[in-house]
Amino acid sequence: MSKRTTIHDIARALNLHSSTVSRGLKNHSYISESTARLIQQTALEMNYKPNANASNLRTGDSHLFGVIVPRINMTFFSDVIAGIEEVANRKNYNIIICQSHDSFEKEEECIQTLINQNVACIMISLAAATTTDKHLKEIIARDIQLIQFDRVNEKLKTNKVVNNEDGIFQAIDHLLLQGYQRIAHLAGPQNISIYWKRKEAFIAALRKKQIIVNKNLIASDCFTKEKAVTSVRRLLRMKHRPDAIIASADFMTLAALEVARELNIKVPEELGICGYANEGFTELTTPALSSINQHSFDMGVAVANLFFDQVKDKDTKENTRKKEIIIHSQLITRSSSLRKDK
Amino acid sequence: MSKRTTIHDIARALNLHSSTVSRGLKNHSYISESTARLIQQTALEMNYKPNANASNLRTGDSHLFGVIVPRINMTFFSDVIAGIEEVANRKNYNIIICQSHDSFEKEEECIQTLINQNVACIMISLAAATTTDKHLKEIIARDIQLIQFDRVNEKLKTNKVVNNEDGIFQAIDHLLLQGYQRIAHLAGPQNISIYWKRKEAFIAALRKKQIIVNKNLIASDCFTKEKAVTSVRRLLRMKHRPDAIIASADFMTLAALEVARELNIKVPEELGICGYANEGFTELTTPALSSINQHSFDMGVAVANLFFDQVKDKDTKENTRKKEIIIHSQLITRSSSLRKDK
DNA sequence: AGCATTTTAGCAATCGATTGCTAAAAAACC
DNA sequence: GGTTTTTTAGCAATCGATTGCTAAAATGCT
Repeated sequence: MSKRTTIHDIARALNLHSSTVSRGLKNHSYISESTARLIQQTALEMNYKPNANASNLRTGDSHLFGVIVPRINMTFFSDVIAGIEEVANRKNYNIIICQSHDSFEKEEECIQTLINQNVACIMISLAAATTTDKHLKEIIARDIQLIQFDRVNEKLKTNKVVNNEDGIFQAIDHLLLQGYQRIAHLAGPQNISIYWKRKEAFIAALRKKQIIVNKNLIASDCFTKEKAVTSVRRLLRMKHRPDAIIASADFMTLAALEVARELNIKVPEELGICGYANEGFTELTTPALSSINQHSFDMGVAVANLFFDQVKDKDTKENTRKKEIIIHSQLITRSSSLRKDK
Repeated sequence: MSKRTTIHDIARALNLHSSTVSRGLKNHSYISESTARLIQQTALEMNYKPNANASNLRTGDSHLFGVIVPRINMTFFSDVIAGIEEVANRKNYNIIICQSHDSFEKEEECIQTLINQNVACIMISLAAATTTDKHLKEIIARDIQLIQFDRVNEKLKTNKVVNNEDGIFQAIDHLLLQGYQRIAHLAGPQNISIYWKRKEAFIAALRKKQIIVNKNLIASDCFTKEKAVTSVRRLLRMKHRPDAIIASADFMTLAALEVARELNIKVPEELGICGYANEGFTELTTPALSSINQHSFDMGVAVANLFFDQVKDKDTKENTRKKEIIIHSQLITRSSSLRKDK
């Protein structure tokens, strides 16, 4: 039906050549200002829209990013993507989003698709099931930019953007400052890198403060809220119970809050609580929950910027060194860890 | 650098013509089975990946969907998108995601971009600021499929997928059955269609039960949690206070829970609470919150399926009637509205 | 064997935008 | 006025895959 207007249509209408139109549309120096203006106005009138496919085919540049994440409907990832999109759109790039569903096979498929689409860059946060890097190496072999973020393959030399665990150190400092003395940790599944990293950071932070690490105060099996409840009950029923808890995910802090109420332990007076991720609900509970902000949106911004930096660098030097950008996490203090009497 | 393998490379390697390769790769009847096999194997060996741009340019079919939503990092939208992606990927389609940030201008830009990308279909949930439909009509004029979902322009004849307010009716039924008698409503900004629809549904549901609607029990200004807290305080301090609350968003129920605790009103014994959207945290609070599930993932699935249905229909009849699919919302009952003594 | 029919594969144009090169027109110079 | 220089615009090839048409090869038939 309504065939789209092409530069040839415009050329015909103005009795010019299509190459003139093409150049006129982008103010190329070959074309006089007057004809360029004429061309541009006619293009507008004829409702011309450039065909990205044709342009991409000719120039080899798709102005497309491929983003692969385990799941798009997880706050963290959709926030990162929102950040990427923000920067990309400003530079006239678009993003294609794929989900690996934490499966290696699906991740491979996503990569195939994105290669076919001729994306300029693949931005990926690895699936939980991914253990090899063959598929990632293929991206590099095809001369497509590769940026890993959050869940990265440490060994592979690529551009990376990762979180650090600063927030845990800040949380320990903060809790000690608030007068808490026995700090417990609710850890997540230890086969997922971010969770063991958080646990390691927790231990390191205590050591840094010369506090002896009590393994009994570390609960490593808080996969679900129910498990978290059980763990917290165990902790809070100890003869010498902890007076503060740092959780490795926000949902665990809800468990802590609940058990505290059940055992009639006052938060934050008798128990300080800090979570991780700064999910929306943390400021909606009573008391509001302290939590570690991962700056996920900023991570997305950093990922996209990294691409544009590298592209710029490429003009000057062919083999640019790969960068690793660290997004600092940060404790957001709310009532759950702020003692009234302090 | 590493130029990608094309069908011409394969043709050269096998001393065949590129057209033969092209046909061989898709088992076209012109090509004998044996050469087809040979071609396919060589393609594999040479690590051939079809160039989607070239293919799209020639065939005019991009196998791309454009999805426009106000914000990707809102649970509802990222869930819908996840649903779309699920179906799309199965059919070998990819999606490009754009955010309108609830701005009309940004929404127009998104549409321009997607038109340029030659997407097969634009799936859109309108920005709050959008009041005209000129930009939508342009999509149609360009013969691009248009599917509206959730926040739709009712007047425009397009394919649509929307939620209904069944859940509100169910909630009223459920609350009455549980013995609650004075039901209040926390309404959201009335300029956003989904909120006034929910309020209308609330009123309609009461009328259906022949209950006189008391305007004092409808709080229409719960934009933020703070506003919600204020409204709930007013409601619960009334001499003849409501014994149940249906909120039009889940964050409002947190406000209700909080005020109830503050005023020492027991939930669910003295106050029943139902929210809307079935956000993740609703099952994490104590008591767990009843909420209306919008089946957002299913909505995405329906949106994508609608495209494929229409495409199929198109083969048979040119002017297919536009469909409007309704996704039924459904109350999920949890402790906050289940009276122990019942 | 000789002719008709079916299979199989190649040719060349096409999709729309881009770009190196060339040619024509205009401006500048002596 | 004539020649050189600069502006301006057109020609044609190109990116890679697809496809209608044609030609050659293989097969079937009498």
